[in-house]
Amino acid sequence: MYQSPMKSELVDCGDCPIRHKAVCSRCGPPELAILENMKSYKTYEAGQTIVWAGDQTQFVGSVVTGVAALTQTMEDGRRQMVGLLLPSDFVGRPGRELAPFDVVAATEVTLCRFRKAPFEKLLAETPSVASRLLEMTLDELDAAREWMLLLGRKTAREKIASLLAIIAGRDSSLRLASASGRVQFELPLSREAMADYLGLTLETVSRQVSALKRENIIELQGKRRITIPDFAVLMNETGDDTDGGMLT
Amino acid sequence: MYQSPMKSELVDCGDCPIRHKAVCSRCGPPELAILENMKSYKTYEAGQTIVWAGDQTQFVGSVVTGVAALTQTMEDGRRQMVGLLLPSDFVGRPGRELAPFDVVAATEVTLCRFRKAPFEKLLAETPSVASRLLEMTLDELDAAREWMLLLGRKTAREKIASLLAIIAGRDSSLRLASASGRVQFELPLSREAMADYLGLTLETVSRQVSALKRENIIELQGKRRITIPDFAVLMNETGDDTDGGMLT
DNA sequence: TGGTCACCTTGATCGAGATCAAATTTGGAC
DNA sequence: GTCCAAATTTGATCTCGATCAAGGTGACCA
Repeated sequence: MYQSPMKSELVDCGDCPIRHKAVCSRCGPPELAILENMKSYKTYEAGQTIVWAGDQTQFVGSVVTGVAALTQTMEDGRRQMVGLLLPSDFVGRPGRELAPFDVVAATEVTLCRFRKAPFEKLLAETPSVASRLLEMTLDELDAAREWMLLLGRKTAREKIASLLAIIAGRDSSLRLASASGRVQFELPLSREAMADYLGLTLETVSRQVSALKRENIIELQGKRRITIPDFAVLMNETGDDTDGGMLT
Repeated sequence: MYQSPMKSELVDCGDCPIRHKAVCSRCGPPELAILENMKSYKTYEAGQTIVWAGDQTQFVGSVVTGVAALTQTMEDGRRQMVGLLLPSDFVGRPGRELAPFDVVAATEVTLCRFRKAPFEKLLAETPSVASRLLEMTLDELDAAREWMLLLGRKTAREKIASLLAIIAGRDSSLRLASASGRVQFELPLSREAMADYLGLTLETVSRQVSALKRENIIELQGKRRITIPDFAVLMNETGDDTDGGMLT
């Protein structure tokens, strides 16, 4: 499963709570100081829609805390999550008039926001910001394409294992025993949200989670807290290459 | 289904056969003239792998003629196409060491290529190129996310109809009766390639194509030449919003 | 301390698409 | 033309995940 190489490059901005990958006005080049004045924080409650697909885009920004989801819905109600936004992920579309997808808060979410127009001006004038944002977008594209393999070709069990492996790998609260060994984390998604992400029904998600539990590949404390006794064993269930991908 | 807004912005470069969206050295800003010296064309035959996943990336470039596919393969042979590259599409990853996916020629393909290092240098120094490439990448990302909805939630029939609608819409040979009315084009993909793109088996693809033919939604001349008597009727089968997406 | 509501689990059955197995078509090669 | 291998179509059957339908669980509150 795809692991963003960006993760190790995150910069903590001290009293700026957000670790912007591209737009931090404290740790970036001096041009970015102008962003400091137009920065604003906003918190959304779980379940709230932050942006509606088709809306005029008002702002760009980053997730500070919480988890948000990019989703699409068909007229008859079928829904597909097309992206998961974790802290430090970028939200918005410089250069686009209309938002292409819904952005929904999966948990309580705090965003650090910038008005779009001045941000775009900065982008046009500052190559370092543009190339940083390009790099981030390429990462997102790679992640989306990994997800296409999951949606198109993996079994329900492989989908669940892959999702758990990704969340475990990205959750900042554990950064410890990452490669293998015992890992514990809080699921930020309901069974229904997991189903929407994986292209399954919530019943199938529940059944497969139960099956992994029964086989001691995962342990549950309550519904949402998950312990993985051996990360390598979980990885075996994802269908992904277990080696680094290089066939030497 | 997602329609790239770039299409209308394509620039024809006269005796330069490629309509680079971002990197044309004839129609771009003067800095790009340096690219002219390192441009090289190469043709690949149908079925040939242009880039192997995991390879060192040697070049970036654009598709001049033909159709190429980005694909991923699991150890047990399950395959998923994650992108379709048509003429004028960009190939490669500035800023990446290793190619993330295989690039395979679906038909005979001609690429216009640039060595990666000088291209990256140009990218860092030329904001207009970086922002153009960012815009293109955002389009690809939107297209990938549309495709995630297709893979996760659409029926086999909707998948086939969507693919035909996209190819019809992107194929440069028809740019005529686009919105509705009669449309005709050559399928650049085998049934197996279609299956790999749609997350289906080739038998299911064949059956659904036959069904659409039986219901006079499409007509076949041979296996690959397709006529759509009424594009709007085909769109009805895709599951997508038939209106422009704006609910006024 | 019991009620309620949202979320989750489990069971029974169904069906779309996969799989296995032949035909049939076709586009070249000669 | 005629032959052949590859691509495609079609048929029969099976299976995984969807669907329909109850129950269980726990957090919150009166």
